[in-house]
Amino acid sequence: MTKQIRLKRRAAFRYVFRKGDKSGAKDLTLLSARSREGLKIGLSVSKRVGNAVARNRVKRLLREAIRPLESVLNKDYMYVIVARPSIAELGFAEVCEQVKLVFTRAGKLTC
RNA sequence: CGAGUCAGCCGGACGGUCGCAUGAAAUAUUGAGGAAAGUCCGAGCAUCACAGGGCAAGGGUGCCGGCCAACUACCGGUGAAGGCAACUUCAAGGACAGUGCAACAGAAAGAUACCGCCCGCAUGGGUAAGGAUGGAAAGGCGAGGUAAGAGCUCACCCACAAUUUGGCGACAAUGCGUGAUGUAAACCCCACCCGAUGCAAGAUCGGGAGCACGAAAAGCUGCCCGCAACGCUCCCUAUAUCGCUUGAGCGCAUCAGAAAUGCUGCGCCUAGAUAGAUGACCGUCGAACACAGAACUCGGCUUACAGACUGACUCGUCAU
RNA sequence: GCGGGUGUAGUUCAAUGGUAGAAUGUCAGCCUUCCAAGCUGAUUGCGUGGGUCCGAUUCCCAUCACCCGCU
Repeated sequence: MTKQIRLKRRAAFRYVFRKGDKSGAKDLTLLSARSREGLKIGLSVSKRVGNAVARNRVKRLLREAIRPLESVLNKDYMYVIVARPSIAELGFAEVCEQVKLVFTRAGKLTC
């Protein structure tokens, strides 16, 4: 996940939360909305997930899980992945599985 | 062998592939902690136009000496409390400067007399031994003494304490003498210290508004004094650049010191992100699984913590 | 990151260092053919750990949880 494709602005997050389409899995939710600037991905991990160490770990696992999917995602959308508290107990393989599942359900994989 | 006290130290290591930050770039370099945490203290730094003084209010500290940039921290000592001991803990000045409080109980809570005892016996006077309450009751206990009693006198003890001696000092020893409680983490008194706000400070760049030639406004807790210039003040967007990492820095050694700490020499450069960087997979080691993630930077304090290691000391039991 | 505040009954709030109280809730009884209302009684406690004090919800220190502001 390079800097160019990260979603940064608070306003952009607000837009996605308000307008985006939701699709869920057991431990995370995907929101997607049309983007004018190409592919953008943001992560949202609230304090309910755990302390700073746990939250950082969740964000790293999500980034690592998204990395191989970047080339096959639909480039016209902005995405926000919201983590639920239960995700903190999962390992890397399970996170990967859920991320793939949630993008498939949303129909945003191009191949 | 058992039970315990104190101190120190570590906080996975090595290798491979992919990925992230730094960087002009590279097959290169570096890349979270002992607590980065809590934000409880102390500083640097910055702004409040500049440099100050006095009074008030508010807050903090409070045995002594040392150490430090500074501190309420740290080191050593004194005293008190706890423990058989090693050792641990302590906001530890002042209660004849003043004011207050001491519920209930009890006659009475620093002021006296309910029951009682004695003289007298209508009134009155002298007492505080005994009684009951309470956390605390007029220093304790015994003897002498007396009308009954009383430190009234005496022996022993308790508290305060003149003087002398020792110590830089807190204080310790001595003990002429004295005998009206506790509470200052109640108000307070005394001594010393403290301007406010925090890097979201603030600077540069960009945009806008107001006042204006000698006055007003404003100028960072209140009051008084004092001080100045011509441009000043305010707002907004935004985080683009700076602040942003070489620092009261770290490691080793010598020396001084009882220690905290300091001097000198040599070596080292050791995160700097800005939606916020350390991860994934695999192999080896017996196992690595704790608490936990830098956000301007340091010195402390407090709290959390799997497991591993080292040293010193105390008590008990057994054997020699 | 910086600053500020609050913790008391199941709930909402009081209380000068001296037995923690009110409303409401819950339970039991009375009343009623039954329910509601009413009446009587009971029930449930100071976030946690230390210290000062004869005695602490109150004073002091530490800690935990929650809330608010700046962005």
